[in-house]
Amino acid sequence: MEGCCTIMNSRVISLSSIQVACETCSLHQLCLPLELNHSDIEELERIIRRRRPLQRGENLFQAGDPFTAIYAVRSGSLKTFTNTDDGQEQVTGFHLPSELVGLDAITTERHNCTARALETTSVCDIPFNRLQELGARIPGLQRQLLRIMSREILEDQDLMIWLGKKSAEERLASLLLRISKRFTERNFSAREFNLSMSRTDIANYLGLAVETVSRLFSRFQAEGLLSVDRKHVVIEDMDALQQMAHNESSNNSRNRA
Amino acid sequence: MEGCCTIMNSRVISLSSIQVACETCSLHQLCLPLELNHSDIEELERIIRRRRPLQRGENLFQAGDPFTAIYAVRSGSLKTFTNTDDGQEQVTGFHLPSELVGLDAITTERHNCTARALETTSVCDIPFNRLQELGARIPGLQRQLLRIMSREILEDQDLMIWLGKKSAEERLASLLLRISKRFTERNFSAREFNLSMSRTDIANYLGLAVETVSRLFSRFQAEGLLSVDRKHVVIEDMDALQQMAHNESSNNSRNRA
DNA sequence: GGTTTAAATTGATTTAGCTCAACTGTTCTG
DNA sequence: CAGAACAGTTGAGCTAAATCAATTTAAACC
Repeated sequence: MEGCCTIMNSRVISLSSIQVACETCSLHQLCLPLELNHSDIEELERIIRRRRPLQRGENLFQAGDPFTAIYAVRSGSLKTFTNTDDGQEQVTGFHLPSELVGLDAITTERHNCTARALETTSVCDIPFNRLQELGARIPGLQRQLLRIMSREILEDQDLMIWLGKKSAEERLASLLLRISKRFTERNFSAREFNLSMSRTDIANYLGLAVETVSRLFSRFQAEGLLSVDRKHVVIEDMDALQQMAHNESSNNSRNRA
Repeated sequence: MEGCCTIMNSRVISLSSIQVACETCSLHQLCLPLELNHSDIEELERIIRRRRPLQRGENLFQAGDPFTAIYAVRSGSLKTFTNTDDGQEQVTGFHLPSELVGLDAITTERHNCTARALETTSVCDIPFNRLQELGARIPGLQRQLLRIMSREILEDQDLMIWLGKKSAEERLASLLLRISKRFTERNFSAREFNLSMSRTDIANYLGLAVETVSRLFSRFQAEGLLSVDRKHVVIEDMDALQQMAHNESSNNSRNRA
């Protein structure tokens, strides 16, 4: 994972090699779908700031911090969470390599959640004002940013449906599949991965009790869907897991009509 | 409500009068926070298309339709919903005057949900490609669009917390307060309003059974929080309703820690 | 390397809210 | 205007998942 991001490391490379490199770059979401020419990519590269990796438990930003940049995860992972009125932590998302963090702060110009590293995690800073300047000159870039945000809205709405309506087993199965899918997009194994987040975080995120999540992991393993060893998960029966997620008997999920 | 949108009706007006008019215009979300000069506002005005009002039950767009425009509700209201795998309707939002609809379609260039009028409803079409052109020339406009989308992400995430974690009574109390707040922003009564959506839609949206919603309305009325007569709702005890929404004993909501 | 602390698991019990069912009021339709 | 179809309400019982409690396992720290 380290040094994966070619556009940040070398200056003079051919466009085709950039695009291959970008496949594994944390910014491919932003730049790959564009037809950026060499100098555009150089410009984009120039505004990006690197920083030393975050240690587990370290915050990338905290709720209330002024918004200055959006962040692309290069390696490792983060959770974002807000604090509810009564001081409880509320996990709003997990962020894996290549994903952008901090988009929700554009409106308020302050971060509304805290982003904390779940393991040693390396991110790129993309200063927002400079990205805006660049966006004014590269028309496709601004549009791409809108597109990414639109996708985020869409995904959040999907998730809302899950959280509002689905049973505990559907929620966990669905989360595992979504994580698997996100790893796949990064060319990692779809079947086997490490969950960097704790059971408590998972439970919190899914709106379940820790005990329920723990029991589900045990049950999924007993039923041969998974092999679980602490954080390490192997999906043994992808089809069955998928069936569990899109539970046919989700007639039995809350409310018909 | 009809003809409220001065920027769409008259051409030659002073900036100050525009800003007053925009207070009650369905597009104020988009243009008010900007320092648009006269000609900018005229340009924005020029791209907006009006259409005949939608009748109750009529669709503004359907899931799968190509994305061409975003829409601003001028009067009336809409619900948006998707169809889940098993054909169930899933309400993803209610849209009141001044709110924008269709932002989630930018990514896919197709609408991902259906928008249906809950009553006679009038909207403005804002063709997206023309808005983009305009955005390229008016820097603040593009940024404002990003800001609106960012806010939508934020609100959806807030909602996720509610749906994932909150009890039935907290959900309904919260919905009523949010609707009240949205009416207030439009200078309507915060205490008294008509719910244009059915109990079934509310239940669906909140991830509850219709029976539960109905029982809650009865209970809230019995407890003196509300006066309910079919669709007509009067909030009798705003404080108590607020307390119910941010339930102090939401320690008892799913999962501690 | 042993002790402390936190995370995860498992079991027993309770409960919020769903389901099923019966009934009432309302709004469409011929 | 009647009757059908639908939307809403209310009651009784059931079930999925929360809570409480106890134990096991793993990580953190001196």
